[in-house]
Amino acid sequence: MPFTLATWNINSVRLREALVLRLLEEEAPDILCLQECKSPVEKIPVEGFERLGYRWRVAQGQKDYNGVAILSKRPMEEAGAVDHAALGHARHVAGRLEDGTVIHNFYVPAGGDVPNREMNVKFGQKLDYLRDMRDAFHAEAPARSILVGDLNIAPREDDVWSHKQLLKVVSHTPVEVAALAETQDSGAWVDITRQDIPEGPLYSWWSYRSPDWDAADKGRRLDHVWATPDIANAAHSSRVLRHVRGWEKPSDHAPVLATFDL
DNA sequence: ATGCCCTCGCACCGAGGA
Repeated sequence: MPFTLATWNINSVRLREALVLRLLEEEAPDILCLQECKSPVEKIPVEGFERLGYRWRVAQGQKDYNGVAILSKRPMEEAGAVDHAALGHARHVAGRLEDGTVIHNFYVPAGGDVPNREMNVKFGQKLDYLRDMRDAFHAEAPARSILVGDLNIAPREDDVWSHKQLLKVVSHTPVEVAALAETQDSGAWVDITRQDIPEGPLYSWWSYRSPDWDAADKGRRLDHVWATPDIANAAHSSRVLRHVRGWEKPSDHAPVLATFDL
């Protein structure tokens, strides 16, 4: 049975519960992966989600930062949660559907301001996190798997508003792009969004600091949908819901969707 | 770095986001 999956960095699931409900009502994805829930698991407001049919849920959380959750209309069991780079952060959770499809939901560290690990501990943590992701997929090749989330890297030149101006800006530096490529290669992950939308600028995040984000359009594609080669050809209809960035009191990220005929 | 916003908590600033 085909299913549609969405990934969205929500920037506080408690503050934006109403926006999550609106997305679930308007788009009705079968599965919604959230990042930056900024909530302990027990404080995630789940009643409304369950009322809309999202009866299954896996999540990892902590008090103030990070936090990831997967809401599903289909039966789903937890398939692990790893703390890459031993940061003690809730940045990953995985779920398994009844047909065996595994869904990884990741929130990769942002990496701070200075793209140099000698000068900026957070940048080193970001690279270490990607290294551990790479090693995990190298140790056990993923199959029938989907990986989504806020990977905090815009890899392609047309994934940012200005390649030249962002070369030294964390999220688009060559060292990060290379690290992400190694992680992607280690699992033979296919970039589903770019498989479906191969040409042209495509962004999923616009800074809160830009007064007119829509007109300025200084965005970056930080949010990704990947799949293993055995199911990549089942994916289609990828979309970035740019208009959601314009909702009242929005997240700074837009949802990214894909449909899988599995 | 284009501009200076948004969220959280032992809160009314500081840290983290990207």
